[in-house]
Amino acid sequence: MNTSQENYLKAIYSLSEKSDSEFINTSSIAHKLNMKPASVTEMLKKLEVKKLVEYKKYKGAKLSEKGSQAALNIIRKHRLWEVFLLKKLHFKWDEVHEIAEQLEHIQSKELTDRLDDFLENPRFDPHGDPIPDKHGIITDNRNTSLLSEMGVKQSGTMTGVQDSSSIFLKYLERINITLGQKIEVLDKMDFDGSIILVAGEKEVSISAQAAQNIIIRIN
Amino acid sequence: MNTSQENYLKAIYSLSEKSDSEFINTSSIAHKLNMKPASVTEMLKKLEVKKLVEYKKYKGAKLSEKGSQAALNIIRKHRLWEVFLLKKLHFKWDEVHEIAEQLEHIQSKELTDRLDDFLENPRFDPHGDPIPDKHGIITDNRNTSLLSEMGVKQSGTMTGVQDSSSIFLKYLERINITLGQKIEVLDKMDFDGSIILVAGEKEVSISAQAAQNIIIRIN
DNA sequence: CTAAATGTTTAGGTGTGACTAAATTAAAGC
DNA sequence: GCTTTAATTTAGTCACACCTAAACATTTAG
Ligand SMILES: [Mn+2]
Ligand SMILES: [Mn+2]
Ligand SMILES: [Mn+2]
Ligand SMILES: [Mn+2]
Repeated sequence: MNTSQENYLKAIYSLSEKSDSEFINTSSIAHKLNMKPASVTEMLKKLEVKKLVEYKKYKGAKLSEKGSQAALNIIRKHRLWEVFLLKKLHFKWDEVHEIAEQLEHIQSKELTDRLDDFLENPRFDPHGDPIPDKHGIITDNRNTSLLSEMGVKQSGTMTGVQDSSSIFLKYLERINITLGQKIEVLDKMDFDGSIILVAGEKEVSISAQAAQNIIIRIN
Repeated sequence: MNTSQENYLKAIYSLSEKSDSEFINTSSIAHKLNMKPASVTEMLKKLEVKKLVEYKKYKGAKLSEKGSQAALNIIRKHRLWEVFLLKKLHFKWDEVHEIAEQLEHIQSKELTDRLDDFLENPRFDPHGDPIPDKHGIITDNRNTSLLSEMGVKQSGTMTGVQDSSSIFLKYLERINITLGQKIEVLDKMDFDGSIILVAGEKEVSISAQAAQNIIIRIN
């Protein structure tokens, strides 16, 4: 398997997490990977031959067990490298994702497992996402919710984001909403769905769109 | 530039170090990269267009200044990652080269420079090769020689190898000739060019072929 | 229930980096 | 110097991962 195919598996995995339907359609994969649907169709057939996905014409694809394991392995590497970049090389949390996109494709099981030990087996990456163990198992038993789903007067701790883009992470940092920040929802505006909350001491207003990308562990 | 082209530049650089002629011929590059001469010719033309090499028909190629800098940058990354794998992840010295072949192609100047600092700016890799600094400058002012070039009664310290293959490194370890080992040449056999030396306490005999791949810092 | 709109696949094409076989050039031997 | 041998380049293919445009299937709306 090569970088391109690995990126497809990862894309399908991540779309499956959010989607409620079994099969992921061609155009959503294409959109995620900045490619054209026609290219995706071709690749899905190749991945089917390799028994990494099940592909149904006009319905899309779903990962096989083998495909899931492969995807989890890439995600594991991605997140471990992100921890390395942040903790050991002191990159900022909005800088690590891009470099990890490259490092996740390095092929060496031994390297991954030793890196895991070197980092003292971290359970979450710098954006709050859980890191699969060497068997591809994710143990994430935290009671989390999207900020957009929280009710007034509910409080919790910021533990993750749905969007790891640098532009979003920089915005969060600017308004003082970083990993580990305690927050409490003060008000939800019917007008535009924006949310007013306290982050630390300060009161901030957040758009509905932003709130859909912030993960909170409920107290 | 991609992995393939980077490997060409690295190959040409390393062949230039040993060769006395300016231009490196097609077949030696092909041999080094396990490819056919015809493929090399094609690639040399592409690298010429990118001003990374100067290519003369039937003579071969030589790196331009731009090409040299690119090659040195890849070598820098390769050797830094090797140090990382050995010192931080505790790989053995014969295991690091293969993984570094992959890691050397990660594109991020920031990453390379931070890795350099994290490792406390090492000057040599696990096989004794010098590591170029961030400007591509190699400062290797050690008085070294190939073991095969040494005379009887000369002594020194093992500081490097010419051949980083796992099979050769394992052999060296078996006969107790590792980095930092003090040695003294006892005898050179006219019969087959083999060399008899003391490594630590023990007396060992080494073939001419092996001796050509062992670098010694002269006392 | 049918027609239009939307999503998906197929067909055909491109750039890249490899290959083999044939043609060409350079080097070596006499 | 000429001829044989060896190295190199050229010509023609192939696999891969992408693309566009056209054909086709499914979904949605009237
Ligand atoms: Mn990431
Ligand atoms: Mn990737
Ligand atoms: Mn190496
Ligand atoms: Mn390489």
